[in-house]
Amino acid sequence: MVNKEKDKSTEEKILDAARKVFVQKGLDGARMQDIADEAGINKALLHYYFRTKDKLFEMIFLETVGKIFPRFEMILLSDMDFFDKIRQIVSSYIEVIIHNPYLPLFVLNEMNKNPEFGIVDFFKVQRPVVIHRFMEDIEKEVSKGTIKAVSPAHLLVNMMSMCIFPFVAKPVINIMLDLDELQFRNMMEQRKRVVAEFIIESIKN
Amino acid sequence: MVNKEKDKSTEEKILDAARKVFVQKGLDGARMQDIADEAGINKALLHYYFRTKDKLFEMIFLETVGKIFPRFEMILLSDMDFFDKIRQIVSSYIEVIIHNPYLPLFVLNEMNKNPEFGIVDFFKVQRPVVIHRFMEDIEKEVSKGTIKAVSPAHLLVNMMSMCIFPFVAKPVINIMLDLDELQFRNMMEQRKRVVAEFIIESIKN
DNA sequence: GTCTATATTCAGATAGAC
DNA sequence: GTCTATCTGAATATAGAC
Repeated sequence: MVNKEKDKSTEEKILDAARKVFVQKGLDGARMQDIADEAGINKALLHYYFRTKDKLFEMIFLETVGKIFPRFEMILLSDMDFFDKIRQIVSSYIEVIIHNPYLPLFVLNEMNKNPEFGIVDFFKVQRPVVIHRFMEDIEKEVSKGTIKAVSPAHLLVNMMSMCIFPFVAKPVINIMLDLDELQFRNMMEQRKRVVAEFIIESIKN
Repeated sequence: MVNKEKDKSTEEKILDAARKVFVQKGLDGARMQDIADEAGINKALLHYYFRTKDKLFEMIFLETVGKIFPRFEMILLSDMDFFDKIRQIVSSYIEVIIHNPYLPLFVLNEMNKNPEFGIVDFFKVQRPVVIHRFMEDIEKEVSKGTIKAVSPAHLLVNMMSMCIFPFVAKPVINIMLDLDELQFRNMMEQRKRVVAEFIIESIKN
């Protein structure tokens, strides 16, 4: 019906606004008024659609976490050549974050400060599959002699670190290296290649 | 005089408490009441010593930033063998963070959310010296043929990423790899060696 | 310098008209 | 469903006694 579409439209406006504000300011920093302004409505309507601030936040938070990780896992689970897999995952992961630069800090922050928001469950479902597959890959390559006997856990952490951290530390990096916005962006584009080759150089036999 | 020491004692109690609370909860999340409780005094006294919450926060924040970076720079500026320098800096940097695990997220957070708090000036003084020296080192090694022609900027970012990020992402890592507190701690101890060798393997000729 | 009590401000949440 | 107006609670900040 007509009402249905209007409903969805308003709800969507709220979700869009909440996403933007929460991701920038976090749970504590965000104001319901900010979200209402951003959505072009008033506070009362926010509470009409989502009873409390926490409820609204949890919706955005889970959606956000769900957006980041599946792509990571999809590539890890594919069956392409191991080095290409590394190139793919690094490149596409950095690409995602380039277009959502505030997401990582947002997720890390809220996972540290609000461990209760049910993310734990979210991870525990898919985790074992991915990690297991990644370890299998590495063992296969080791026995083929294409790579050294590296620790899968450390390799995974190194990869994640080099992809994600620069965005989290953007202000520090820009000051230390004296970069402006465009130069930072260019550096991140370079990293799609640089990081992958850095890893491959380190582990290849 | 006796008064002087009493003053200093109370002020120090406040600073200790503020450090603890701010580092755990950030500027927004921290409550003056929390700090007062932690210090064993009442709110009014906080405002007597430091007029506002922001003033108190800025004090802690600058102190914190100042605590993290000098060690980084001291080693970079020393004149030991390049590979040993990498081993030293990785190891001692991870060591610092092991004993102050909340500092990185705190600093990164507040630099992203409150760029005004005068850190910019803090960095701009020392930055050029360190970066310049680090680039010199790399060029020297490249011309000696001991390492490949790598980008100093990317190398520096990679090093920082692999040292710092795991602590920021601790909840994620613990879930993904199914670690408990002790296992995480052990993994970080391992990383003092692992990360340095990972880097050296990648860049050595 | 340190406290208790209070003022002020602000954000989340609700009531009720339309 | 959407708005205006209002309540309630919490947190920063101040006044004033000791």
